[in-house]
Amino acid sequence: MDKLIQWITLSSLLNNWALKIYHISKILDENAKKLKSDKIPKEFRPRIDGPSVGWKTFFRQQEAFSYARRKSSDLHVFSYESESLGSETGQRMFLVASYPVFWHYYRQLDEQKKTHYELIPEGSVCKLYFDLEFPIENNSNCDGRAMTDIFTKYVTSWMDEIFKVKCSKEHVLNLDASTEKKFSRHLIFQLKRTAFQDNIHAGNFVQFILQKLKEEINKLKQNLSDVLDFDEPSIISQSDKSSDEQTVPCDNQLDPPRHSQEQDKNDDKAEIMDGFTEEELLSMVVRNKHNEETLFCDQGVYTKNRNFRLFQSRKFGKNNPLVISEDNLYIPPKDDVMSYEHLIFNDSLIANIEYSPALRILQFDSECQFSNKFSNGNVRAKTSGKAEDVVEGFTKSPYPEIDDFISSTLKTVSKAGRIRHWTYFSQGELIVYDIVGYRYCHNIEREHKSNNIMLLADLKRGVYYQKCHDPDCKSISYKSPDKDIPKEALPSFYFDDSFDEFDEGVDDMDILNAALEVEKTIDDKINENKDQT
DNA sequence: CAGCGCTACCACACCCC
DNA sequence: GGTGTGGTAGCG
Repeated sequence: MDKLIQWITLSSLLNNWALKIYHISKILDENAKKLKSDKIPKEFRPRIDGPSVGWKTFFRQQEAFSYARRKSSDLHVFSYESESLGSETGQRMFLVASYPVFWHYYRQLDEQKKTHYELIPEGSVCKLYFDLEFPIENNSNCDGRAMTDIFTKYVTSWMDEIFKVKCSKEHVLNLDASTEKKFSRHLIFQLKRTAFQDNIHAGNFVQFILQKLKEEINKLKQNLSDVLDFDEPSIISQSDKSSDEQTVPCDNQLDPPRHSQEQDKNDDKAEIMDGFTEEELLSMVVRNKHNEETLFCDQGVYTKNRNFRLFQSRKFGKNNPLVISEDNLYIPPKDDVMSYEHLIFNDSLIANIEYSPALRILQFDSECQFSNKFSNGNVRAKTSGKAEDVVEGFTKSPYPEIDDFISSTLKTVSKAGRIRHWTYFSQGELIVYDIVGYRYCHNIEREHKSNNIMLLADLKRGVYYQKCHDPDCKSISYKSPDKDIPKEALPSFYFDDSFDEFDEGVDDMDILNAALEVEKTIDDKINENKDQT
């Protein structure tokens, strides 16, 4: 028996091998065509247990993602700016490859051709990262390097405070893309077995700690001198309007009303701020290119599917490649096969998280209408783990046939939606699908403009129906009429039916409550994005 | 044939004083 | 003038 298994394994490996050889010759052909007279890149030598060798380009991001999803889980989407005839700016293209294959070809490109970006996928776990920048012209007295150190210390203080994650400058890969005109750095935190749930959560954390910093700085400025012009727009001013009742009001001249929770938070803040001198805190304020005061940490890099420039890449037509900063202290663990540059490249990838059963997933929900349900105001620091009978994920659910059927209902002539996330309640045999790219709502009989819909598959009754995240539909708990799920997609089609009676005792309210819980969770996520408006 | 996901800003409608 | 909405230029 063992031998048989060995034989099967071996023969499938050989099959794989043959396929890969075929792919390589195709890739070489394509590359030869593409490069014309240019040098032919060295081929990527696959190993039997090696990564996917594919390398495929697309005009559209969605096509790249669906190719990557379809083919293999070790494929990732990158983007780059390629020269296009008579255009100042490069044509944006998307490219799918595994990390090793990407690096193998990327490293061989001419310096000027490295204009590549990592796509930080929506919903994927990721590292904590920062984009720090200011125009030198308007900030001649600023010492960017010292500011970066202070900022790093500020972030690590909050990481300890909120998540009890201890880290320091030695854990931060520090990349530099500065020019004479502009100070520009990327910080990428290298935390062992720790990642943020996705870059939206990371962004919420950043938004929170920067808000605290702005409040402190505004307070300092007032104490320092009331002589300074009051008309100066306060750097606090961009806080969101939707959470006025929850957060400190924008008006920094008034003490906010304090509940006990708020008091706690302010105490946390005080302890953190005590670790810094006034000069240090104020040093993180710069003037932007319009000469307005702002923090030197860019808050705009935490959006869905964000493009983040790669190690050694430059902006199209510019001469500012991202290199290791002179004062970087992060050293990757030694490796016998990979070069130092390869190790840095791997560590510089925001979404390159090594999977581990002990991976700690950090979450930070933005302040919104549901913030009260968290014990510590809005802060939730927890490790992954859900109730036993709830399973969720981003790729295939335990019922791929249902997934496929649901997906098939999301197509119109002009567009095709997809499942972004599913949550399965084993007890209720209910799957909640979170849909993107298709927003048709039965209640209003057209698509919603900005709110996504969800589809719920009730496996016990063999039907599915639609609900949505729109506040109006939600307020009436709108639920579309049931529609049948085809028998061949249902699990009972594969097993013997007639064990339905078993679960007769399950309370429908439980299922309903569970589903509502999921809707809430999803809404939190949606509100995180909305709140920033 | 060919980027994406925002936000700040504007114009406009409607309402209320 | 205050407030909500819908469209869009332009930024990262």
